[in-house]
Amino acid sequence: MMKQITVLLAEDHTIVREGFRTMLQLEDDMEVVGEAQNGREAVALAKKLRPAVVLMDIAMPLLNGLEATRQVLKDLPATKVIMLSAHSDDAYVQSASESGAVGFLLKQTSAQDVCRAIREVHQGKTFFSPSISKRLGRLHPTAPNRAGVLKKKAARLTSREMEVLQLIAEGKANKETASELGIGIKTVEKHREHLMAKLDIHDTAGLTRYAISAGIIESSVQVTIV
Amino acid sequence: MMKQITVLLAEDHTIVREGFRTMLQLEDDMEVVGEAQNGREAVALAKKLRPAVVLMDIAMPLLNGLEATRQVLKDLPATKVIMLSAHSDDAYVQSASESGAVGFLLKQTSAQDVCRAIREVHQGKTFFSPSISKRLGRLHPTAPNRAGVLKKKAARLTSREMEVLQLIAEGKANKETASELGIGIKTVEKHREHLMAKLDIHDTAGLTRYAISAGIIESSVQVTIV
DNA sequence: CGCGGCATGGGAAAAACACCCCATACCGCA
DNA sequence: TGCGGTATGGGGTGTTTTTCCCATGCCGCG
Repeated sequence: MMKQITVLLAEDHTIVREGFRTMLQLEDDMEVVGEAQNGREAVALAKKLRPAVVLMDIAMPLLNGLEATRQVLKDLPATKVIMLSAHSDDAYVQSASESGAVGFLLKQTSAQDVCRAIREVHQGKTFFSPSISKRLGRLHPTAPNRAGVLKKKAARLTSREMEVLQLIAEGKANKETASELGIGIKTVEKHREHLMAKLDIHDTAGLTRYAISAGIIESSVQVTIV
Repeated sequence: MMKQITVLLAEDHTIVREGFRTMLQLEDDMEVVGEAQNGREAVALAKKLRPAVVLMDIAMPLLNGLEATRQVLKDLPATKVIMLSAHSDDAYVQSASESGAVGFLLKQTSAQDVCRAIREVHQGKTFFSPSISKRLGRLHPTAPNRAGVLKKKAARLTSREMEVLQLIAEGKANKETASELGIGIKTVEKHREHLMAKLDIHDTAGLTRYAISAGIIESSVQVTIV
């Protein structure tokens, strides 16, 4: 019998996640061992299940895919994380790479590519969506591009602050954030204070706009509403 | 043999679309007869294939799902369109309904609900994601009406409320907003109350995200997010 | 003409937040 | 080995927000 590649799915849209699972079940060399609906659950399940590969959506509630990847790899550095995104922004690819992801797939790619990506990263290779790896070449020469600029400000934030920022921008009250993270309210308030001081933004609306423009969360899909 | 419900998939993310197809293929009373990667293709394929049901993503390149729905129904008014969206803003639901869609599914819903929705609308009923119909109230769960079904909690804001919303999203405190508009603080608070009630959003961060996604303000340097 | 929606206000209480003070503990790095 | 950064907490005080109650005046529409 062929050795199974254990896979953890981390994707907040249930329909999409179920589609993934259904498709991957058709492959006989891989097995979906768990599913997470948000970043925090992804980290918890990864530590518990120790999958070989994690398919990680970049935009998830509670904890985004980048931060979740960092936290997973901190404990389980052998885990292969493939980042999923609807967008191919250089900034995203760059950030994904820096967070330790060894693959980056656009949602425009096919199921076949997903399976290929899983097998490749499982063998220690990297895998990027064709359209991305094409651009990646001219990215690497230490280009201080927009990604670098965005990162510079964002990089000042500790990962904990990043988490709190995301939850604030998602509309969570400090009390909710505290119970979500399993810490005290006063600590959340402290992180909030630091965020405001570091970013020099002193209102919730501003923090939310910052989180959106920094790509930590998405506002909504932009549609022409008639 | 059971009569097949012909389905057209309109969704730009290939992975997601393939997931849908794989899942729907497991159901023996429905058949995917076509797939579109963007709004224009959706309109063209609908006219050519005349499916009973169209699963239409609201956010697609070239032509968004709302406009595509209008164009399809203009030629083929018997077609049942189910709108798919990652977000449940009242404005989206409203717009979807006005465009003629008879179903609205969040991507957070399960595959089971997708199949249910397809069967329901095929029988002339309407189908909304549980969380949405919960908000809209229990007016006519099976209303066949096609035009302006959901007049009720229309998230229609008065111009004054729009002004206040903008200032909130810009980070103004109520006191600032009041002096800005030359009115009392209590009045600003009142508008804020109305906004929260109408939009069913109960935190500043949420109002800010709504303002951004509705195009009322911009999030400084908006990167991508198409 | 009345009725409903809109805009304008007041009052009050509870909750949340902002901004200060403080402390302990861990960890990496010079 | 100590210093700085990070994460975690507690206290206190004042401001702000949220959510109720209430009222008045205007305007359009049936």
